[in-house]
Amino acid sequence: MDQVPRRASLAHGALFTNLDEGTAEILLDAATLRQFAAGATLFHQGDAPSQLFQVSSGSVRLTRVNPEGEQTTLRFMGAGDLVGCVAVFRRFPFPATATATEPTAALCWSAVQILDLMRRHPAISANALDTVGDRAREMVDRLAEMTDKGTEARVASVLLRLVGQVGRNGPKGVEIASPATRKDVSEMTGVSYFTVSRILGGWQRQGLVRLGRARIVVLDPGRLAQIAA
Amino acid sequence: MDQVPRRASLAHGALFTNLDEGTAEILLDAATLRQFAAGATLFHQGDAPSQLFQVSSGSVRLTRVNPEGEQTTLRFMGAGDLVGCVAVFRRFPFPATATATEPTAALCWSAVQILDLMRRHPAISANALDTVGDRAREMVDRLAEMTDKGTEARVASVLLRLVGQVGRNGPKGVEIASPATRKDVSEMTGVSYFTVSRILGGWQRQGLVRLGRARIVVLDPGRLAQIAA
DNA sequence: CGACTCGTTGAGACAACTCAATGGGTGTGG
DNA sequence: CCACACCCATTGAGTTGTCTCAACGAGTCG
Repeated sequence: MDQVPRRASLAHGALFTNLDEGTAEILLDAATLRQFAAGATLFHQGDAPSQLFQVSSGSVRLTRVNPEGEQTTLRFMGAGDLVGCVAVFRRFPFPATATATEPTAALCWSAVQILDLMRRHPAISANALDTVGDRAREMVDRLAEMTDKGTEARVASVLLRLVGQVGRNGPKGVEIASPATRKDVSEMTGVSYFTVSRILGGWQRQGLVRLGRARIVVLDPGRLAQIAA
Repeated sequence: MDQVPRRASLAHGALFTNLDEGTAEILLDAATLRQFAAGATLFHQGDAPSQLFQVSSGSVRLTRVNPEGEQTTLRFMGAGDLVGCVAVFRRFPFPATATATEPTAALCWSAVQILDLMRRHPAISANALDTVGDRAREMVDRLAEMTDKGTEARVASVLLRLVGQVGRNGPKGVEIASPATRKDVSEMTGVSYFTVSRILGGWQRQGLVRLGRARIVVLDPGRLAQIAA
């Protein structure tokens, strides 16, 4: 409802966990709150990592272009997530492009600024390490999934992960908030577009999900988890 | 040649990069050098992360058991690599089991010790962050590979990665030092055992690799890189 | 009312998987 | 030192799940 959110409501998310008030204050003062329209890009794959973002509201899609020029969706990020953290902390070019999928607000630090703050405040460093560690772990899990699960199980896993990352509770189930097309799911699972469509169609007939245009509502997470296993 | 390597030769690898001498000294003093026989395990999947390892010599295989009980190889680690870093820094159970594939020596810190050192020495923290960041990045790359490359390309990529991680220069090519079986390659690529055997057989006929029992020598990395692309 | 994007469905092809049988190394124990 | 068991690898034949290609349907936007 507030167009300009109150300060206090911003001092949450990955970088702020377990900070004492003073440090949180300093961190927040250094940040700029930027607004992005749906479709606006936060940064491009290959860019030098000049800024770090933490999503306050809305959601962001991370995509990557392979050498053959095909685009693939890596993941979505929602409120509290750090976008571009690995690249900024490691001073590597961004390995992906970040795009807002809906009107999105993000706290924003310049790379030099955040690196400096980290040097001065070990607690911030610790949060950074935790976040990057989480990301590494998620990727290991996803990698393992790719090799030892079948297509249906992978689609189920991705749906559940999306629910966790950008899910929004609705009357009868959890809706995936970001406009997630079949193509996105296809790219995140390594399953072809058409097969995803068929699998989701089947699940809708069984009442596990409800489908719409660029819209997926998960009705029965339990059953999905079973399929994912 | 030295059975007991000299101190100086140990103060290298992931955690020691860019440390001033004093800090390196402290870090090294806190470490224990442990020897592992081929087949010995450094830690088990699911264990509490009580120790951090940095490989000094030899090599280590990281494997993971999925819910169905099948074992899959995640990756190999060679000299200078930090084993178990994500788990230790994040205080998560180890997500994989680490086994020495040949006689291996590793520097070894207790979790509380290394976390304490990191708190006291930001430079060590920074190295930790860099290492975890690298790992995250590698995983993202591998994930992308899985979704947008075909089987041959994936096998080629994994071979090249193995060369980089545990390769050893020989007279006519680079040998993959760890006993890497077809099964290992199969699990790292998500390609069936038999298909891997056929692909490698084909490459041997073309002179790209030379094969032996649990042994792969890469003769023509350039051509492999081409196939991987 | 087009033009566009997103989604569904069907039919056919083919690459990779499964299953089964065989062949060599390696190491161990009598 | 031989014989046996075990592990790793190869190869063939048959099957199938997934991809490809093509056509159509439906919602959305200007």
